[in-house]
Amino acid sequence: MIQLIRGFKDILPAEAALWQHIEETARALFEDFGFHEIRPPVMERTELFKRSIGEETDIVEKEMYTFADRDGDPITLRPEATASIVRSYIQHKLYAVDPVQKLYTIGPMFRRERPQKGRYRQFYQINAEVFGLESPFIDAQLIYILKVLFERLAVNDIAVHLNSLGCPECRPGFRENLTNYLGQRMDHLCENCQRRSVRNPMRVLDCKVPACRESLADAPAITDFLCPDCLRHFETVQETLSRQQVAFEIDKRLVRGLDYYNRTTFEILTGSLGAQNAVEGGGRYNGLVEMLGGPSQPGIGFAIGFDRLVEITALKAADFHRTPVIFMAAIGDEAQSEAYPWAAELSKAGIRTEMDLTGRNLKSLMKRADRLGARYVAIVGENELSTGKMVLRNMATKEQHDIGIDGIVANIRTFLETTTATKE
RNA sequence: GUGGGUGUAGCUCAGUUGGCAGAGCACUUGGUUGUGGCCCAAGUGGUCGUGGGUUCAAGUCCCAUCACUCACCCCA
Repeated sequence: MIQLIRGFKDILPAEAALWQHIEETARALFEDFGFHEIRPPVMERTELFKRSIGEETDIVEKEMYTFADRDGDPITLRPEATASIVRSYIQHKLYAVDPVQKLYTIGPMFRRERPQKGRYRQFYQINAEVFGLESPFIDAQLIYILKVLFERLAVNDIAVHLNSLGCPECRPGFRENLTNYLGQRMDHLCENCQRRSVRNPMRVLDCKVPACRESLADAPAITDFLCPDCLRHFETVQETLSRQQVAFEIDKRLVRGLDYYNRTTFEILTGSLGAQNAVEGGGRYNGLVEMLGGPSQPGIGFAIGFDRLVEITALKAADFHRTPVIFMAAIGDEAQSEAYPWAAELSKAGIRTEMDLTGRNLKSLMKRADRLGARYVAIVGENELSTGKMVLRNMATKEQHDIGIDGIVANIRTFLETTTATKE
């Protein structure tokens, strides 16, 4: 038996129906807000991720699936989607047609981390990216979309965390202040934070070690250092969210793991996923398009962890399992032969039909129809073939009706329409 | 990369001081002519994760290894 690769998994039919529903819900919502789908490839030149995500990040340093292509070019399975979408925006000059692009994509990402609850090496994300808009309203709108999506998917126990990371104007001042502050308390920090204090001081803020959190309780907040433009932007985002009744909390410890973020940053946290409590993360990345060789256009986006979403939705996979409307129970070789095309025609006509082709007795067929949850069983045997009428049994009420075999699709459709009409 | 926990039938799990591999569910068949669910009966199904070792004898004890899982790190 060949095992599947560690951290990878199959999404089996029982669960796939729920995945489809979530995907369809997200697509419909995005389209209603004027977003359009883009589907970048899952592999890119390694250079793209090094430049966008940052060479010094854990993702690039030790988590990417990178290997040499046959011709020796280093290529990488995408660890996230934003870089590819930005590349596509630049490469196809989408900005020339319209600098404002509202895009979404749904698909697999790859990171070679140690698997645990809510974290896999191939995992799925729902991504949304907006280019060309500086307005704080679009920041608020992305969060509003998330709120609506999570409502529609019956996701409870979540909290929207919001912060601003400032911009190249105001962040250096904060960084300096924070570095000084950390320098004074180096002895109270955990080993990791001591290392981070030098390399990436902002990450110290979201350390989970209780002792660190305690000794950093009065750490400087970036929001006290924002330049007038960043402050006004941040305040407008908050005001807009409040006007739209979106609950959120300012989280001055909220920072991003990827280098390209600035200004608005947000995360949706859940209480039901153990340590992997982030079900969504996003924010603004105004310098990224230019950094990757494109025009100076702002950007903002988010990524939802699909696998985590599936785990926390109150929706049940079983409710999305589709059951047959008609189960074709044909008894004997002759009836099987006659009924097979009928079943196919019914399916083609959009009436969900299942037929047992193993040639068993009626009792077994009935049992199987019951297990599949069929609404009606169409019984065809010698009697029916000779009279030209099949028996249609309602599995819930046990009522049986004769249906003419001649013009069967139309007959069944008429029958279904009249019976459901009388019920309503 | 580092720790802890768990590996026995398709699923959930028992398995005593080491002594014939088990249950429930599921599946197949039957309970008299062509009618499902409930009930009853029988049956199919196992390299006890894998490889060594100890022993007359190992699911059980020892060593190694792999997988799963939770957590650290990091992140969605």
